[in-house]
Amino acid sequence: MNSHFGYLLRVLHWCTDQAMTNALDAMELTAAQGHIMGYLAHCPQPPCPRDIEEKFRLSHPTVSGLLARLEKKDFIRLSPDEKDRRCKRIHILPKGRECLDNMDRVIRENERRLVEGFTPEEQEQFARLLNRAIDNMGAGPCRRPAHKEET
Amino acid sequence: MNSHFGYLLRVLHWCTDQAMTNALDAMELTAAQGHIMGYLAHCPQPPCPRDIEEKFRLSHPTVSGLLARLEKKDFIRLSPDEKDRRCKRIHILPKGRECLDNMDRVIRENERRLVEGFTPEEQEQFARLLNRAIDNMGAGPCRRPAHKEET
DNA sequence: GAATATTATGTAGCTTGCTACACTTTTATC
DNA sequence: GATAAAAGTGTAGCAAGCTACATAATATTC
Repeated sequence: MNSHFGYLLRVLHWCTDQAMTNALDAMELTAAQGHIMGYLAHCPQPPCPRDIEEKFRLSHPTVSGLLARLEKKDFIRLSPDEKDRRCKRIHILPKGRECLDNMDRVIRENERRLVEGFTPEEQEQFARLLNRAIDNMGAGPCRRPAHKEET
Repeated sequence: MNSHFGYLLRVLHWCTDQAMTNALDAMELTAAQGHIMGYLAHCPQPPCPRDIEEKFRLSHPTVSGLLARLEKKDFIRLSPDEKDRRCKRIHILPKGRECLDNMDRVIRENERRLVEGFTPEEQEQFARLLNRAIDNMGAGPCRRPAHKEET
């Protein structure tokens, strides 16, 4: 019995996503939007869309769409960077800031529930195995080829 | 460090999906379509869409869409069941059958790669932890409340 | 057997993911 | 300084996931 990890991951990812969706429903956020808000909350400086792409390994059109919907709902505001007018800075608006504590609570609660009944050692082992599996499967859409030539 | 399993799962699921997408590209299949073809191959009888919903915990409109695209590409054919005309039976067409060996190979290769470097014990542990996490998070869209009353 | 409930599927409309292509602004090169 | 390359976004169009509502066929109940 060793050939169904893809299946288990599919199902588990789906479960966690659903749980987040349900928990965030009350504050008009989807799971994906919630994860982004959580990330924004912990950024010292207003990041730009490119940072989100890297953090979550999403393509830039995906990030565009998510941010556009968050902006439309007044959770954030995008404004061009002064120094580099290619970049946009993502600012949290009051409505966004209001929900952050709640967000964090929801995320923590879901993390707790996921590994409920796991010993601390099992939790560490789980994280280790997940990280090794991620390394095995290699990177993502992550462009950023910027390796100079290596003949 | 114990609060990022949702994130790890998101990324890992994404990685496995990408790997499948790339590997299946040559045979005009997406990852989701490939998983369905793999399932069909191992069904003793032609299943109906409902069975796919349960197996992969997908909603029925999602399955509808997947099957419609597979049918349009002549991998499968849907025909109404004789006995119960609500149900449709999913038959594999020659074009679909051709790619099955290849499909299985691709899926096995990806499973192998995912747990590359894992000892057999680690593989078992990984599967056990994933299953426990799934149990913790509870079921899916899975309707099927059809438990009679249990007062 | 007629009325009702259940089951399997279809359709509309949304979010989230992708690739491919285009545009603008910097940066690097000559 | 002009030209070319690189970087950050935008847009179009598709796949795949969802919910909510509708429809057709079967099962149940009276």
